[in-house]
Amino acid sequence: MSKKEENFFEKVYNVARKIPYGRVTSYGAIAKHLGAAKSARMVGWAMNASHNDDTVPAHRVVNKQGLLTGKHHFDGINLMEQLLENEGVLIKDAKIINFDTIFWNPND
DNA sequence: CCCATGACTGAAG
DNA sequence: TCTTCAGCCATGG
Repeated sequence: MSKKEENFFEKVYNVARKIPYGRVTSYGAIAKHLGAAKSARMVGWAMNASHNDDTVPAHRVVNKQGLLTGKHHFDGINLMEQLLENEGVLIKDAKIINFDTIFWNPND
C-alpha cells in the first residue's frame, strides 16, 4: 500500500472512531459522510483493512439492516457480537435488535 | 490491461 | 414481501 492512499482509509477510520460507546452505524452512512454514498463497499473493504489499526471500532459498523455481516472477519465468529453486547447492544442471530435505537449518524 | 471479488445499497420485477 | 440485478471503486491475480 502506498502512503498517499491512506487518506481514504483515514477518512473512514476517523468517522468510525467517532462512533460513541454503545452505538453503531452503517457502511452507507459512513460512505455518504465521505461524499461517496454509492461506495459503501469500499467502506467495508476499508474496515477489513482496519484490522491493522486497533483504534478503529470496526465492530460498531454494520450493514443498514443492523446485521453483523462482517462478523466472520474477526478472530472468532462470536467476537463481534461479544464486543457489542459488552457495550449494551442487544444481538440476536448476528442481528442488532435495538438497531434503530442505538444507530448513530456520523453527520450529527 | 482485463477480470473477479467484496464487512453494501437501492431499485425493479 | 421476497428475490434479483446493477452500480459502486479499490485491490489483486
